[in-house]
Amino acid sequence: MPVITLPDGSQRQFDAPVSIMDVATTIGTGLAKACIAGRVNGELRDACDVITEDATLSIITIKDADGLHIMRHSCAHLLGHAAKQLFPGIQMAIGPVIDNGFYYDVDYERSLTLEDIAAIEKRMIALAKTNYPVVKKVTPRAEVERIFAERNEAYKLELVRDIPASQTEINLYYHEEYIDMCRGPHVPNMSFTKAFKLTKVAGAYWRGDSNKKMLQRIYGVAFASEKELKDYLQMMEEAEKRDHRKLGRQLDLFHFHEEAPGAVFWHPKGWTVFQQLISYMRKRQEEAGYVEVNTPDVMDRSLWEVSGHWFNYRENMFTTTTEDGRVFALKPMNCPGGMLMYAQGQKSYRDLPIRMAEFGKVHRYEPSGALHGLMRVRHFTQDDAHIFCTAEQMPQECKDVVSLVLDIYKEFGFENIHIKLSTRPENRIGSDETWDVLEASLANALDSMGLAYTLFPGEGAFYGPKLEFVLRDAIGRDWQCGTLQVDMSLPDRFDLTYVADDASKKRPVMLHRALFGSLERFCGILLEHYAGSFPVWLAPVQLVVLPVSEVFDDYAKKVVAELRKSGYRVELDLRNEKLGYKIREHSMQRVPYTLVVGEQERTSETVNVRVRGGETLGNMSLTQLTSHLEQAIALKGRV
RNA sequence: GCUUUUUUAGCUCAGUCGGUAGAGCGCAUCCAUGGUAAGGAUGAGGUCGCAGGUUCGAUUCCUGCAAAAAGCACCA
Repeated sequence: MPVITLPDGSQRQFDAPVSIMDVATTIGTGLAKACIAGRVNGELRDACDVITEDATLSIITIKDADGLHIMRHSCAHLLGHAAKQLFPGIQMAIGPVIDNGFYYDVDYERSLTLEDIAAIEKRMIALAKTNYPVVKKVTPRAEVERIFAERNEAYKLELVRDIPASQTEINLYYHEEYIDMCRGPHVPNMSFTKAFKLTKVAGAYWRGDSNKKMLQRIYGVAFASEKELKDYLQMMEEAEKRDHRKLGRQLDLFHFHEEAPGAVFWHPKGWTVFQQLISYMRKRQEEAGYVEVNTPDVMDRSLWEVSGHWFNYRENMFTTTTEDGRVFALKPMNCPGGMLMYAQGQKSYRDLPIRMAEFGKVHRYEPSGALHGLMRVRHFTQDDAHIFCTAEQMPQECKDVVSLVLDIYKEFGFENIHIKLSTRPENRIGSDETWDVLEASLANALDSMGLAYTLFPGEGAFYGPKLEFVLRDAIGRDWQCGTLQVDMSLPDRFDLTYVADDASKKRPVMLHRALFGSLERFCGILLEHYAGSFPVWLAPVQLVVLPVSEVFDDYAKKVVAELRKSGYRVELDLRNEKLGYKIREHSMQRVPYTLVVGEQERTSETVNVRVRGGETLGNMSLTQLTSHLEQAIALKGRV
């Protein structure tokens, strides 16, 4: 006689065990039709699952995030259903839900083409149209093994065998003749899986292991309604126009060359942005009590052996052997140089903390497949710093770094910054006790500031745990930008010391930190973030002066000279073109201000100011203009 | 590095079922001296990514290499 408590607090009593669908039906036929699954005492269950005892229940529909998630998961099964019909020999591996959709990893005798994918999608649509019911059968594991063996599903068999022996029964979901295994829940029928699209196919290793076979991963997106699907696809199309590689070419910022894969050729305009970022960071660091240094780019192999990089990353390092047989490496990190910098001379506890910044260019032989525009290159500039402090000072230094990086990101208009905490990896140096202390100090820094973060066990650096500040590109890919790492191993390896107040020699703790991370990557992220329209303070060209005809060239030159004298980045466009033509071109180049000068302006000693986007501010004297610019620059683009 | 795909003018792209190539934009010159997103005319510009092979003949077919794109793996 179960009593079911609904989310609104109302209760319903039943004479006998009831399924979730039964309960939905008693509430209303509309809800029954919309019912995808249920949350029973907080746990997600299939609509067909039976409730035998008193419970709380909420009915899940497509409007719930859970409902959408379940529908996407069922789309993966539908993909299996269609793929098996069209390509009977295909073997299904795993088909999970991802952001905005799902994928299924499959193994097939040949590569699937885009035509094959289109055919599978077409069959999926046809199958979904029949609204066939999905039947769940809780099946003994021996039976499950028999079924998958019979169907030649080697990957499913491997998955079954990995399920702990204590679990004697497994959920099978029958999509007509197609059978898939899943923890569930799934949609009760195919009336829910309508708004989807298969988007691409690419390789993916079985179980994410590069030593294992490469399967084919079919990606799809799915939404609650056709409209949402359409909106999403349109949004992605728009986002692709913000691709920094495309904008870099269009705005003449940088280029790449076949002879130097993964290396940036910065054009004057791109380099201007880059330099602006460095000056900005330099100023912020000075204010935060940092000093700046510079260490060598090429150093002897022995240094990298001491630091541990040689053993961990030797194959990813650029090296050079000199005439006399000495092996040098181009620095892949700044820290070993920083260690030598600290070790030079004697340090007292009175000197600590030492916050030593370096805009160092590092070189890493990244795998060819990892290269990606400015986001992942082989030669990049870090806004690196190493903070040497006492163990007591370390927690506060961590907090200071975190608040500095977040404050800086805010100035660029990044609101949702994803923070990751990566802890001890398998390959590491240092004792477990040390790792305990270091991991706790990073976690404490975040907790004490009330910041949310995601834990990534085993993803830390070999010398210490790390915080990562992750920003997202135009089409939703995440990139690590800022980072904070605490390290007690390298100071040990390099035998760093300071003289304590009792005259004993003590070991400092070291923090590695970068705020932009890679200047190259940060430029790429910013380009996509601003869709190419840099705020005035960063814009490579801040103003362009356009004389209406060549009669006014001299006045235009005078305006340019004065603005340049005031420190602005101004261009003069004297080309023999119509005004409208030039306006169009500079608009497309995202120049924040165009200044038109003609008869009226020359007479009144003004300029006619047009703002990026089309608004005209009317005639202004240069004094009025510069005070307007000063304000805009101080705002850093935030309104 | 792995899987798939791509590579033709400065850029975006067409094209040749094997007979050495086109467009638009841009660029140059000239005309027009113009007031807030494209004025007009003329012209220049390509060893069709690189190297082999097949062929009377390869930009086109095949092989290898390089780079790029998507994803996987990697990311100190």
